[in-house]
Amino acid sequence: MMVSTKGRYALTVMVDLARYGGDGFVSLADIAEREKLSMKYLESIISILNKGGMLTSLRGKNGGYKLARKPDEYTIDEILILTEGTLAPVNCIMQEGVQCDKAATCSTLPLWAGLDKAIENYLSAITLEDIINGNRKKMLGDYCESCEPAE
Amino acid sequence: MMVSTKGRYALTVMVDLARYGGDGFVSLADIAEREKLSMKYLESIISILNKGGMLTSLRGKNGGYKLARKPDEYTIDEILILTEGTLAPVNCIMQEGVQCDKAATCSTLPLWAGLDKAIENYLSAITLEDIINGNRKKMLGDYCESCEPAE
DNA sequence: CATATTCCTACTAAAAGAGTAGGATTTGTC
DNA sequence: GACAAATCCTACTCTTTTAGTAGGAATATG
Repeated sequence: MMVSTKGRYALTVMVDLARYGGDGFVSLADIAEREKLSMKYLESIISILNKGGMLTSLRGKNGGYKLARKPDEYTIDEILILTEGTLAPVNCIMQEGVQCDKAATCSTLPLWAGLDKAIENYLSAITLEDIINGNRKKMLGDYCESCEPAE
Repeated sequence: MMVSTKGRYALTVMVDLARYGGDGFVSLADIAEREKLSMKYLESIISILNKGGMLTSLRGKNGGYKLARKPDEYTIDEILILTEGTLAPVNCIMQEGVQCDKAATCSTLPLWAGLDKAIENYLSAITLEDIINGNRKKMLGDYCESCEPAE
């Protein structure tokens, strides 16, 4: 599994904020209630988002969180990388510089690199805005049964 | 991480057999030696490949394994699905029929479905033959620095 | 019949995943 | 200034997955 609940819930939180947030601060209790997720668990997840600069927060009464930018300025890619640490499909390509000692002769490495790029390519093309708009064409492409054929 | 050592080593074994196998049977000891992997661990992995119909095996002296088909008749997709169980990037779309109870209203589901398709799309287009031929253009596409520009 | 091989079951240690628990701190309101 | 509502922070726990290891049974070949 490439994306755990951490990344998935993080995205859910971001979508919730994009949809219900507006200008004001939204409390975590409200988000947890709406999304039917454990508030305690979300707490640790939203903290990553907050520290990573994705949100602004306000403590105390009437406090909460809101998006730091506009929904179309967040790619799914960056949200997931922040929360999951990496989206690499295999250990071989986890960090830029670090390489397996067989890398130079490994015949399967180009495959993993290509897969990594395919994933990154897909996820960096989609924004939060696309999700709240339900842009199925962009998300599902040729596989979208309710979308127009591509001609 | 989507692909564990199990899937990665399985692919390595398949590539090794494609490259060094030919018509005869290759012993696991030879493969482990060549690929510098634990023979005991490979044993459990190759057993999955064998039971899944990817290989034919022969017990006893001079026994071993060989590919059941020609290298260009294996997609990477099927090798990994067999060994990993699934390649789904999230739990939400693990099995065809089984769905999360929020599926009907989940706004992020199309994203996960699209990502799943992007992965499947990539991995089902590449064969074992492509790997042994080092077909970088197919594996790395636009990201391949040593490939010709696409024009 | 010895040897090289696959085949099979069981076990283990470490890491990751999915939360829970409890309280400290901050801020707005009465 | 007390209270309540919120974020913030540390630590703990249980379960599952990952990455193997160990030991031996079954089976071909020379």
